Order: sequence, then C-alpha cells, then structure tokens
Amino acid sequence: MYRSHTCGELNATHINTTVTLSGWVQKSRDKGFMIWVDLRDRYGITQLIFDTERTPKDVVEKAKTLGREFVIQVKGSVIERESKNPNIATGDIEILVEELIVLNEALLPPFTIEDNTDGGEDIRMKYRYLDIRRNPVKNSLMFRHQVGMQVRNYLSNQGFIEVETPYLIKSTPEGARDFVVPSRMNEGQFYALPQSPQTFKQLLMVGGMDKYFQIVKCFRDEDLRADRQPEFTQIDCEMAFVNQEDILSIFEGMTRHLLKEIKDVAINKFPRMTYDEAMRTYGNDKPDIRFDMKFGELNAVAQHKEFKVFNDAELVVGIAVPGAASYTRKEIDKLIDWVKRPQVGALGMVYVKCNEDGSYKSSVDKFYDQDDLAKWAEATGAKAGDLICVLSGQTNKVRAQLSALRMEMAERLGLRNPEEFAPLWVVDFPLLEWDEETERYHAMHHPFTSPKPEDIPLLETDPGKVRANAYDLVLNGNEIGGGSIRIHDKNTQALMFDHLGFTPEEAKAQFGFLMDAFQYGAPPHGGLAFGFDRLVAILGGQETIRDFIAFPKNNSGRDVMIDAPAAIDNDQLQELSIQLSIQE
RNA sequence: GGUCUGGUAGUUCAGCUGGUUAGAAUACAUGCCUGUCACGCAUGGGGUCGCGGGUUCGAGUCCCGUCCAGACCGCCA
Repeated sequence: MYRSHTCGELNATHINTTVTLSGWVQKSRDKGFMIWVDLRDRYGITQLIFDTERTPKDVVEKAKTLGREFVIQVKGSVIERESKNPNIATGDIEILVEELIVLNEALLPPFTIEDNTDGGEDIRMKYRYLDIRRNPVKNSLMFRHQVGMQVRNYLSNQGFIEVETPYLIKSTPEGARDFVVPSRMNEGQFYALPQSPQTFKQLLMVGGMDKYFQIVKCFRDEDLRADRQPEFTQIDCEMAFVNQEDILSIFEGMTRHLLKEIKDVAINKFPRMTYDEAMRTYGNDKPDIRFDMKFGELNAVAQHKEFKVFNDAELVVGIAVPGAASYTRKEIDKLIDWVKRPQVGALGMVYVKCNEDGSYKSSVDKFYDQDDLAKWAEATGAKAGDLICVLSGQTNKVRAQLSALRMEMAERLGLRNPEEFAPLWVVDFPLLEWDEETERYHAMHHPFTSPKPEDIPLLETDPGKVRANAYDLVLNGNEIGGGSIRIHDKNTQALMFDHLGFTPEEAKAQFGFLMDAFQYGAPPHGGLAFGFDRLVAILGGQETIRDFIAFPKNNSGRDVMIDAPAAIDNDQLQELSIQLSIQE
C-alpha cells in the first residue's frame, strides 16, 4: 500500500493514528535538530517531521538527502503541532515519521513548483508536466473538469444524447484552413480533421437523434491568439423540431445553470440585441456590456461645418470616457498615438474635455462652438469630467477602431471585472458577408444557415442585406457560442450554394451527401456550439485559455514539450506517396 | 503575410550617452541554528550577454541579418 490517506485530508481528528502517505517533496526545512518536509500531492500539503530525538537515526540521515520533487513514501503517526499553521487545511497536525522510502529521486526542476513560480511562460510550457503540479494550473484543470461535468449533467437531464462523430473526414474549401491527414490506403488522397462536426450533427438530426450534444475536439489551421488554439474543444449541440426561440431558451438555461453552479451568480433573462444594434452601439458583434461607453453617432451635429475631415467621413462617432477629462495634453497625445498604431489604424482622434464647470475644451475649437460641443456630449452621454473621443472615416473601419479604443479604456479604468458576468444574445446576423479578396459573398456563419424567410427575395437584389436565423452568445465581450437554424430542404440549400458561388457540380461533389439526406425526410433543426476552452477560461476569470488546457500549443502552433510538429522519415513519406518540395 | 515588445547566472530580471573583473533576487551546495512553515545566519559555485556579420581603439550596449518567445492586425464559414 502506497498510501492510507492523501496529503490534504488529515486533521486533528486523526491524531495518534498511524498513516502512510506518498507524494512529492515540496520543500524541506532543516533546522539541525529537526527537519520538516512539506509533502505534496494533488489534494494538499502535509508537514512531515524528522526529530533527532524521536525519529530513528538512519531515517533522519535519509531525510537530509531529500531534494525538491523527490517522490517519497512515509509511514508515521499523526501528532499535534506545537506551533500550528492556520493557513493550510492540515496545519494543526504533522506526521512524526518512522519509515521513509524514496520511490524516485528527481532532478532539480528548472523552475520552482510554487503558486508564484519564478518560471516564465516558455520554460513552463517545455516542462508542462511540472507546471501541472502547481496549484494555479492544477486548479484550472480541475475547474475545467467541473464545468464539463455540469454541462453533461444539464444536457443529459434535458434529454440530450452525447454521440461521437468522426475525426477523419473530408476537406472543404469553405471557412478555415483544414488540417489534412494523408491516407496510406488511398494513394494521393487526404482526410481532413473537422473544423466542427457541423454536417454530422445535421445528419444525426436526419437520423432522428432529436437532441444531440458532444464535447468534442475541433481543428482549424489558422494563426493563434491568446484565446485561440489550433485544436480546441466545443460543446457541440443540435436539436430537431425547434425554432430559434427554443434553442435560445435551452442554452440560456445551460449558461444560467453553469453560472449558478460554478460561480454562484444568478442571472435572470439574458438581454438580446440585433447584430445591427451591436455594431451601431458598440462597433462590435461581441460587445462587453459590463460597462457603458456606448457609441454616439455625430454625423448630424459634427458635419456641415468647416472641419473637412469630418465632412468627408462616412461616419463620425464618439464615446465618452468616464473621468478622463483630467487627462493631460501629454496623456491625450499618447492616446492619439495608441489609436494611430497600425493594429488600430485610426488616422487621428478628436477629443473634447467636458469640464466640471460645464464648459468644453476640444481639439477642434476652431470649428465648433460650445453649443456644437454640447450636442456631442448629449449624443455620447458625456457628463462633466468625461473625455469624448471621436473618430471618423469609413463606417466599418471606424467602428472597429473606436471599439478597440473602448475596450482599451475599459481595461485601463478597471471596468472589466472578471468576477462580474454579463451575458448577451446577439441575433439576426447577416447571412452573407462580402469578401474583398475573392470579390464574392461568403457565408458569415456557415453555408447551412437558413435565411430569414421574409428576406429571401433580397438574395436576388441585395444579398448583403439578407438576415440569417443566426445567433451568438456573448459573455463579457467574448463570443462563447454561436449557432443557427439550419436549412433542411434540398432546394433552399442548392439556392444557398448557388449564391455562394458553387456550381451545382461542386456543391454535389462536396456536400452531395447532405443534399441527398435532405431528400429522405430531414426534420427542421438548428443548434449551437460553445467554445468550451474559452467558456471555462471566462468562468475562471481569465481571457487566456492556455492554462485551462493541459498541453497547449505555443504562438506558432508548436508543442514545445514534445517538439511537434516534426519531420517524418522518407520511409513514412514513401508509404504515403508523398514527395516534399522543400529542401531538407 | 505584417506591426510591436522581449531574449544577460538553473530561474526572474537590472545593466544609463559604447569604456576596468557583467550585477541583484531567488534557486542550488556546504556549515551553523531547540518549532520551522516565504524559516534565519554565514560561506561558496554558477555566464558562449540567443546566433551570424558590421561600425569602433573598444560592443551586453550602436547598425544589418537571422532564430526563438509573447501580444496584436490580417486570417479564424
């Protein structure tokens, strides 16, 4: 027997019992007359004591040789501490050791296994198995497990069935780049890893599965971000015989359940906003509504004066930054530099200080009088003490720029409280999006999304105006889920493919199986998928998903621990009939 | 594909306008210490300043290139 108890469970009630513990040496404190060793496992830390007067001499000698992270097993009696430590659960007791077995020695770890480790991101990723021993990472993984269990509980209780779908599927040109896998048995042909189980879950609906879910890995070969990994996990869901309202209701329920069970946060009805409204009010389809700073459009009050920049702009729009009127000229200049960085891309910024005495001081006083500026304040909701920041230009660009500024200012003002949760449904997304590069429309969500029936005529006249039965769930400025009511008849699906620029032959070659299935009694259906990693991270109060993934990839998609991806040898390549065009 | 930031001891970092022998903290080792728990005290070892080139009497420091890491833009139906 390696252990009778864990390192987290012993307390005063166990005094005078004999126990066996196993774990890692966290640290030892050798005072000469006594040696204390902190023994750690997943459950906690228990202090061991080796006393020159009470512990066998050879055991004390062995204890002196223990180094950090040695794996040991000890047998001894639980005794009351002479000086207790109220900071840990086992702080009332310690183990007077009688027997010590070193199960495995350990090299000195490259960084300290402590909550506030001295290790940087880089080295922690290389030795991730050591990083996982640290509480912050360990707790994040346990937190993820807990969220996963609550998701399964909720959905299972609602009658959902978890069904696994294949990972080796077919590549399609729509959407993200696919990861591809060569097929040895089918020379020159490739599988693709799924970007999502989209078509399979729809086929499960045709198969009568009615309510499906799956916590499933998905793969996209695109560049990474702090909240984006090439392989990531979705809570993928689909339901038949439902309308949009049914789906929103079920998954609002699930999110509410998670907030209640995991964070003990009670939220009644989630607010809703159309895509158009979100773009107009926040410049963004995933607004963080924990704070205000709503957009005030200023075209009506700022144009037709002498200021050419605004007169030439498609959109003039501002936000009122609370309390920022006290910014110095230098601070404002730095802010202007910030919006002019290439990542944001504004050409400049006009500001108005709303002074405490009710007067206004702006960077464009030459063109606007106090009455004009009062109208700007009204439009942006600015109060005395606020700073109005105004950008202008082409509508889509300027909205993105001001949205970036809004988020930055909220960050600086500490308005993004990770313990506050503000969910929001964004509905009525456009069906199609114009792609400058390919000069054609592509599906904003995916090609199986149904258009709103009343908008179908617009497909012929103004495709960009067609709204879809598509919705996103936004939490604290992050898209945590998105879905749609799908097309379930062959003709509408064919019409969509046509508008997306597929020839009937291409559509048949790529999605023929789905169109065929629609001819055999496909029920009306729809669904939604949550980004599980992101959801877990936000519930955990963070926006970086890496610590909620046991073995994440780095910025360039590498696993620095196992050193993947890597070259494969010529025999393997030959077996797969693959020839490389790059030089070794 | 692009922008920005960083790369100096095992680790996290400092190192000014180029100028003696490159520092701190922590970790580690050895010794001391009668209740430690961020233990304390003393001593000690530890460096290809990412790599390559250039400027200079002289480069950790300046310039060019390159590699690596991180954040962001593009991209992510």
